[in-house]
Amino acid sequence: MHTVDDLSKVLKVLADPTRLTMLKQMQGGEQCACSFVDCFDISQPAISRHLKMMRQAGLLLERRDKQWIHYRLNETSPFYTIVVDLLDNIETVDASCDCETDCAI
Amino acid sequence: MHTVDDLSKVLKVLADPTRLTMLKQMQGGEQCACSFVDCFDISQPAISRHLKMMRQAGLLLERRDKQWIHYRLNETSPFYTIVVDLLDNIETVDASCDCETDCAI
DNA sequence: AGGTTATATAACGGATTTGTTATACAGAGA
DNA sequence: TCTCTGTATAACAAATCCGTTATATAACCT
Repeated sequence: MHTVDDLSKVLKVLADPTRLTMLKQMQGGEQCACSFVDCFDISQPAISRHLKMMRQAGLLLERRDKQWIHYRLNETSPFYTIVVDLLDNIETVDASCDCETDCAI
Repeated sequence: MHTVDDLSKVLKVLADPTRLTMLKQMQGGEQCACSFVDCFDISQPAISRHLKMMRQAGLLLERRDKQWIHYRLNETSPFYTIVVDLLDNIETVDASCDCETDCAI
């Protein structure tokens, strides 16, 4: 159970098509930051800031491997089930964004 | 099933503490606009615009009775279940906002 | 008709969002 | 060490959000 303020803050983070798409992709498993950069038509700093926002909201966990950083859904977030339930309402995202680096994903 | 764009637009409407609280109150039944005016510490025009935003998103239906307008959740909205599921995650809102008019609610 | 009440709209201001470009930092490898 | 790649931060601009006050509209009631 959450407060109105807490929930609205999380919803603000979720209320963006780029971030929703990122989350949907992470629902399919860990994603390298570089794959988002390849996937979306926005700059790398913009991607980085979207990720930071979701991380700060506690929705993501990161794992560094060499120079690559892999992000995944934080299953221990108090909002995890809410996020997943929302993502389940989204039609499958076109995953035509193959990462072009050696990030091992 | 929804598109990322459609869902993010609705989430943007939901991602506000005032609107979330209004929706939570409407979950308990139809609410007169005047009760929101009495309940929140913001101006009547601000209330009116919050209601318009939710109406335009298809989340609300209205019923006019004399000079009062009563709002309720639109159960036929494609996002109705999503909204209700989210509201169910909110701790009960303090309903200390009795309407001081004769709006018959 | 004229006044009162409930609601909506218009115009504006400050804060926030979301993108950009430029730059800094971190790790890998010759 | 120098360079390259991946990621983060800083500074800025355009757009949007959310409040305000002033005003318009709609319905009710003498």
